[in-house]
Amino acid sequence: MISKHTEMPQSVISRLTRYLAHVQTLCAQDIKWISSQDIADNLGLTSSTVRQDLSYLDFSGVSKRGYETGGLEKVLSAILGADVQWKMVVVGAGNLGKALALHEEFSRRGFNIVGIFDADPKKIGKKVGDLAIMGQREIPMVIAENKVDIGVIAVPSSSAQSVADMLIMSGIKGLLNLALTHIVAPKHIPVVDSRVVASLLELSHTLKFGR
Amino acid sequence: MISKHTEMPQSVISRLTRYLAHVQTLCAQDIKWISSQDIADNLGLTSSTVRQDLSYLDFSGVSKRGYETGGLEKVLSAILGADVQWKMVVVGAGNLGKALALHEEFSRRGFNIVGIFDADPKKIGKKVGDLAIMGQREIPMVIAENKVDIGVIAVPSSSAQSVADMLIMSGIKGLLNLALTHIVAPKHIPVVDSRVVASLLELSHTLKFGR
DNA sequence: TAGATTGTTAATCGATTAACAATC
DNA sequence: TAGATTGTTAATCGATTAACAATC
Repeated sequence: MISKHTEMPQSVISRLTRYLAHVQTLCAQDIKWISSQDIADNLGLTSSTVRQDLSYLDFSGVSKRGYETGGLEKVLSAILGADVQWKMVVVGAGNLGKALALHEEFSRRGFNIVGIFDADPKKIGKKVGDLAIMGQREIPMVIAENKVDIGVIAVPSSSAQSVADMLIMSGIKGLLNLALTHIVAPKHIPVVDSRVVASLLELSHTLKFGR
Repeated sequence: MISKHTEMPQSVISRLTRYLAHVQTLCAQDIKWISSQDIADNLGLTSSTVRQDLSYLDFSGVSKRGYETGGLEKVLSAILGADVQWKMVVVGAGNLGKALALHEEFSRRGFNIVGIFDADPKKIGKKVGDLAIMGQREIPMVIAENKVDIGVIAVPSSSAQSVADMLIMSGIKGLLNLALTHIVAPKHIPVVDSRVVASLLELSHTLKFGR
């Protein structure tokens, strides 16, 4: 019961992010109660799955009424760490890296970018929003001084692993990999892959062969 | 045997995209043969899973040698539709939309952006690379005239569904959703979610509670 | 109260892994 | 040949779904 969180299957965690997005929409619309069936319908799941998932939370629904949206939002935020402010650096100041650094959504959700780096000397000193692009030499210093949590890898595949290694050696706690290549990291450093291109390939398969 | 493709579980399709990325790297390095064990080690899987997955393909390995990388690349590309040129439009010319339109990776992989749209009249006519930003009114015309396959939704959550509806009515075949909100579409229109923010939340959970 | 909805157990379903004969 | 690696079957494992008593 205490901290079942660690035992949650990845599939459940993944769905919790969707419940959070949905329940935040409901809260914004001043809808106070939601049933597992409503959530299921909205996200294309079964009510059974929703109830099973929500049973991992320290939060109970109410017979005949469902789940109170405000409370549900709070516990989902807590379990997903959405109530924490994280510090991120972005390595690679190409179009993708710059977009990320400028994308309001991240800081709005507590993912605060405190540095952006590029290997190209010509880019160093140029501004991306409020941040000046720094050389990759400075990565260890910036990470240590700011206690940065998350490193975002927005460099070409060919240098993704070496950038990851540098971030890991500098004491990063987790990585978001936007490159298409697989990154090897020690077990205690979680790596999540963005997989936009992979998603497009999955879409492409469906379009080509149907479903 | 003929077209087992349609029956592949989603989990298999998802891994095939990773095999493709890996085998392309190997081909670029002039490595001619790869065993299921090598692939498994590189991607953090078991050799059993890899062989099982590859058995869906019309392609055989060779005892004692493994899989020929060139041939494997070809069949993986074919099954993922990576050998097809697709036409895409991007709706939303914010930082994310612009980055996508400019990101070389997409066109290099056959996902060609033929139009970018925004609701803000002040942005209309401005250039993003070679493309001039168009008003959302023009979406149906551009999709019909260019036979556009894929629509990319890069607008705020609040307008994501209405943009999706417009794209669907205009005859789009599939959607890539970069907004965090769930999109409802008819069964024959596949929607894939990019889930970058969701990935960060999953990372955030792991950082907060460990694993 | 009657009816709706939860929480949870048990059953089902599907995906992963182990094992091993076939093969080069 | 001996040894390595595939392809495939069967066993295991885990996740989803169904069912239903408890409850408000």
